[in-house]
Parts: sequence; structure tokens; C-alpha cells
Amino acid sequence: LPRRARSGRLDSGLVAGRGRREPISRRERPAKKALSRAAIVKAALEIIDAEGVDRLTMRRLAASLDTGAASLYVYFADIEHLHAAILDQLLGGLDLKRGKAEWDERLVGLLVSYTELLHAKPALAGKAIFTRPSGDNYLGLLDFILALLREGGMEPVSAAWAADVLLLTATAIAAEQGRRDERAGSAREEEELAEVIAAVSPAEYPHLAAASGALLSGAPEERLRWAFLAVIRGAMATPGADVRIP
Amino acid sequence: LPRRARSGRLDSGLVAGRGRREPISRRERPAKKALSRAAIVKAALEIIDAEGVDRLTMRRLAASLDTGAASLYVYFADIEHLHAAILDQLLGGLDLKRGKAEWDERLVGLLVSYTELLHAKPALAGKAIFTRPSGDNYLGLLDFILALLREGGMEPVSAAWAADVLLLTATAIAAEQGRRDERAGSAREEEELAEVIAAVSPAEYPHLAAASGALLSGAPEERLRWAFLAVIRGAMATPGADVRIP
DNA sequence: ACCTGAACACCGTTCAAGT
DNA sequence: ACCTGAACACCGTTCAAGT
Repeated sequence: LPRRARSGRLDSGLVAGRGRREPISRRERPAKKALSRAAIVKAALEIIDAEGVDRLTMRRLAASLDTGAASLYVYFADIEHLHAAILDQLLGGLDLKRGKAEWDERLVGLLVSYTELLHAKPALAGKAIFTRPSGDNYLGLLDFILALLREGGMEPVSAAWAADVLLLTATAIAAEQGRRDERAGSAREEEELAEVIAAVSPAEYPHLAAASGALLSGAPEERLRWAFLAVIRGAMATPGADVRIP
Repeated sequence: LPRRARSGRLDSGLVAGRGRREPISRRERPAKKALSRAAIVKAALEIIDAEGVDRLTMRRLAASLDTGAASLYVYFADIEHLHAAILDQLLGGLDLKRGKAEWDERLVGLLVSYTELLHAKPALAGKAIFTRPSGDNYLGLLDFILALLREGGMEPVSAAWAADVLLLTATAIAAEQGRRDERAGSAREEEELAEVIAAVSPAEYPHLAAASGALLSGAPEERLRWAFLAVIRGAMATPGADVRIP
């Protein structure tokens, strides 16, 4: 095992007696599995769950796989492709069953599930706005959303554009909401905008002052369902032709 | 001027004759202005315009102001607060005039302007999803949107939630679209998802295959206007009570 | 083809020390 | 109060060299 023997990490585990550092045992790092896209994504998800998305870096991920960061570039062109693959894997947990409720109620439920899935990983949601995944699970989700919209009788162009907007909205809300939760720990100035809105001057911003109660009202899930419902209803009432620029 | 004399950057300008490096002249760095929030934001905008948002870092920004990165922390708690201040400054360029068109047409136009403003700065738009600005210009924009929605007769809670969703949607679209444009230079695999969608298997994803033409159809501005119009119409038809969870 | 260590070219933030 | 250099604790990506 020449490579492992040369490893600095392993060496420090073997040089015993100094500072009681936990030895890197065979239990922790069993029979060094071969690298693969799937194995890398799995390890990435473990890091995210254990320490949060911010701690997921190429270097840290590589270390958890007992290799160097450079090795990951055999499987992913860059960190954005890695993020896309992780997100697609996550989407595999979505339940795309038929169900018996009305099509719009099922669609809202699905989008809420999607948002909640991303909610715990706000940083990942933020990345997803830039790099949408193009894996099987994302395609399956998109296909299912289109099916529901068509089931509801939505015009084809509206349905296509609505699916796009709905997914983007869900992703953006997950990114925003999730980050807000993360910050809650700091406690000193959680929700700066909310505070500013609550204290805004009626003379300077009359409509804002009048609406401040409404702006801060509603449980997160209510507002989430409202957003999806509004987009669906609006899309239903808006054929693509309404915005055609000649 | 003891500090400037000690500056490594300036020294390298003074040691003449080596490699023809452009001297840091008084024209370029005139009479070293005092730091202030406004001066820092101004310098940041100059960097963004000249080199793109990705090049805007605390260290680089500080260097352009002839100081060290640590000095900026007197004015901004962290880089996110800096981003929020930059975005708010940018929003000052928005035209909030009354106009004579119908309220919804004016609102769509305003949101398109907002998106275009951010479009050139996709990375900044991406940050704005996490940290919304809470400066005067953002408040003014929010106030104006609320005024238009109320002018259209929208129910107060719907109007408040719609303003929030519209701004988030515009920001997310700007982030997504802008990044796509940035990538166009690479030319090898522009729009991975689009390619995948165009070539999707009808057996596996029947609705997606059927909608692939519609999904890729439409000019960016058509789709943008459609998205805003759909949200506005949907919000009009969706009172907050429709999603109240008892 | 796959994997590696080392290097390259950077980051944001903190802090003791100065003015 | 404001400003600084230096340090701390990191990053993503490339590349020559190995197997």
C-alpha cells in the first residue's frame, strides 16, 4: 500500500502517543472504496448533513474520501457540476406518485415538498439558481409538473413557461428562507429587512407603512402555498400570446 | 504622508526603470479621499463595471482605495452588508415616475427594468436572494410596487405577498439569465439543460418531450413579461385566505 | 485512464498595534 | 474612532509525475 503509507493523514494517525488524537481506524475508513460519481455524491451528502453545505468544499470532500482534491476532477469538471449532481441525487427523494387530489392541489404539494427538500440546504439552493441540474431526477420532476399542468388543461406554452417559473420560484424561496433560518442563531439582528419594514416612516413610504403588517404576516408554509397557487392560476389565465412582441 | 510612503504599492511605482510598469500617477489616485460608506460603494461599482462582480473582493476593493482589507470592516460588518449596499445604490437608477399606462403595464415595465439592472450583475443578483437590501432605494421600490398593486385594487395581503414574490422572481431570473450569458463565451456546452431537454427520450419523459419546443421557445423578454404578468394576475385571483391553515 | 502532491493564485475575517 | 500589516484559516483549479 505505498500510497497510503505516504499519506500525511495516515502517518499522523500511526504516530501514537501524541495528544491522544483518535486513530484513523479500519472501521472509519473501510477498505478504501474506489472513486466514482456516485460514491463522491454520497460522501458529499454526508458532509452536508453532518456539517452544512458551507463546509462542503472540494478539498474537504476529497479528504473524506482519503484522496486529494485533484482526484475529484476526473469525475466532475468543476464544483458547479458537483453541486448539480448532488441536487439531482437529492431530488430522488421526491414522491412523484399519482395521488387522488385535484391536479393543482397535488402540484402545490409537490412544490412544497421540493422547497422543503432544498430548505435544509439553502446554499445548495442558491447554487441551483445558477446551475440547474440536468440529471434524471430533475427531468422526472419537470416531466411530472408538466403532466399535472396539462391535466389541468393549461395551454402548452403557458404550461412550459409555468413549470420553469415554478421551479425557479421554489428554488429561490428555499434559498432565501433557509438562509434566514441559519442566521437565527446570531439573534442580534435576525431579519434586518423585516425590522426596517416594521419601523418605516409613513410620511416617506406611505404604502409600505400601510402594508407592513401584511408584509410580515402569514406562516412560511401559507406564503409558500400562496406563491405557487398564484403562479398556477396566473399562468392558467395568461397564454404566451399575451406577451408576444411583434 | 507617512502611510503612503510606507505603501508597497506606491514604492513599486516609484522604483522606476524596471519592466516599464505604469506609474501610479496622481491622476489615477488623486489626493487619497477619505473612506466612507459612499466612497467604498462607489469604488465597488467601478470594479464591477470594469472587471465583473466575481472580481469584487474585500482585498481588491481595499487595494483600489489604497488601503488594507481590514479598513473596510469599519464601514461594513461583512461582505454581505457590502453587497446589500451596492445593490441599493444600483436601485437608485430606477425610474419610479408615475406614467400614464395602465397600472399593470407600468408594473411589468418597472420589474423588467429592475431585472435588466441586475442582469449585468448576475453574481450580485445571486447574493441579493440571500441578503435583500434594506436601504432607501429598495424601500422606495417596494413602496412603489405596493402603490401600483393597490391602484389595481388588489387585496392588501395579496398585494404585500405579491410584491415580495415579484421581487424575488425578478432577482432569481436576473441571476439565472445573467449567468447564462456570462457562460456563452465558453461555447462548448452552453445551456446543458436546454440540450438535454431538446434530446430527451419520449418513452421516458413523454410530457417533457412533447413540451420541449415550448420550453425552449420565446425571447427572454417575452418570458420575463409573461412571468410577471402571470404572478400579477394570479395574485389578483388569490386572496391570502385561500391558503390559510387553521 | 486514473490518481497524486505540490503549487498557483487567490479568499474573508480578526487582531494587536498604532494614530 | 479610525486605520493598518500581518496572520489565521482556509479556498478552486492546474499540472507534472507517477501507476
